[in-house]
Amino acid sequence: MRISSRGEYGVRALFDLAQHYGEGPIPLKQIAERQDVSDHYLEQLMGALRKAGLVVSVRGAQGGYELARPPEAITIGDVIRALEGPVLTVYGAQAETERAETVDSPERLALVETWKKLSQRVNEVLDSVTLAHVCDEAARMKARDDSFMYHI
Amino acid sequence: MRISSRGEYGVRALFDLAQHYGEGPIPLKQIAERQDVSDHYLEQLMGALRKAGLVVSVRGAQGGYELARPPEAITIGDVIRALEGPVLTVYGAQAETERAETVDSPERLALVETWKKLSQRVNEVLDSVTLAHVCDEAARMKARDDSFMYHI
DNA sequence: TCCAATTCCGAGTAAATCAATCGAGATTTC
DNA sequence: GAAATCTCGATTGATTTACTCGGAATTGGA
Repeated sequence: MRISSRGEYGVRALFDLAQHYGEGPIPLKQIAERQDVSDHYLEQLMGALRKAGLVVSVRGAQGGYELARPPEAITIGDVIRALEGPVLTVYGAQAETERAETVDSPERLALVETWKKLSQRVNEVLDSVTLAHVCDEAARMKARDDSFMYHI
Repeated sequence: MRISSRGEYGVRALFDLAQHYGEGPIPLKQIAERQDVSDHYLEQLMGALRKAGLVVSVRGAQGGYELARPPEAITIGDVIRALEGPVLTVYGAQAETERAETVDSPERLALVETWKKLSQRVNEVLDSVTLAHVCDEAARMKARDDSFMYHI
């Protein structure tokens, strides 16, 4: 149950794009540098994010990436699901749904229902935070820093 | 963000023990058979669950495992954390907290805060379901089955 | 007292996944 | 046309996962 580097770097990258939303396409190299991620690796991730419809890309010189939707409309859950697959799937899940015979006893059904419910609620949690929220938080942090500076 | 076999099998095993709570120690072999898990593998998991204080074991003949607390007092989160480590840790988390220099910019702080908050809320979700709840669900499923049988 | 039923423990292993890296190509602006 | 970009697929080393195996220690009962 951990967030892998794909998820973490992806969120960092989209947060970066959120902070530059409206400024036109941002080249990947800039993002990679600011967020301290290998640009070759980030390339892979951006490919997945593009296919998931979270970013749009502009090729060629002066090209780059930008958010496909405003930061208010992209959630952490969107990013995680795009990069790490469905959230809180259980080990045998797809195997079991294929051969429907195994899901029959009330005990198994109860477990399946439990995982389904938990998965839904975890998704709700991850979808309750948008990129815009993270930007707000960063602004708040920055304001705190500044006021601290002022009082010295 | 998936639940590995450790988590899934562990929940199955403890659910099994919950259904036999109060009947004295249940041998691992029975659990493994009922829950369709390799007994050697389950042994490993039970070791971890014992060290986490979720089950107690009785060695020797007529021995086995039982829940250390009533099913109402053990959550899915307890099981997952015992078997898969802390929930929703992010990739670089421990590395970053060690060298405190990296966590400094308002942007990084905002991300750290975001992950912390999300992690806390995911834990709350996982802790909102107890083994007793799963047993209740199973009972409900069983009742539905029975009433279906009756109406044929 | 011995035996059968158990838990306990550590080592080993094949497969999958992860985290990158690399290189060659396609596209666009200047 | 040259430089700046994105695009795509292959490769690789490290780590994790999901087991398996063998044997030691413990206990209840015949």
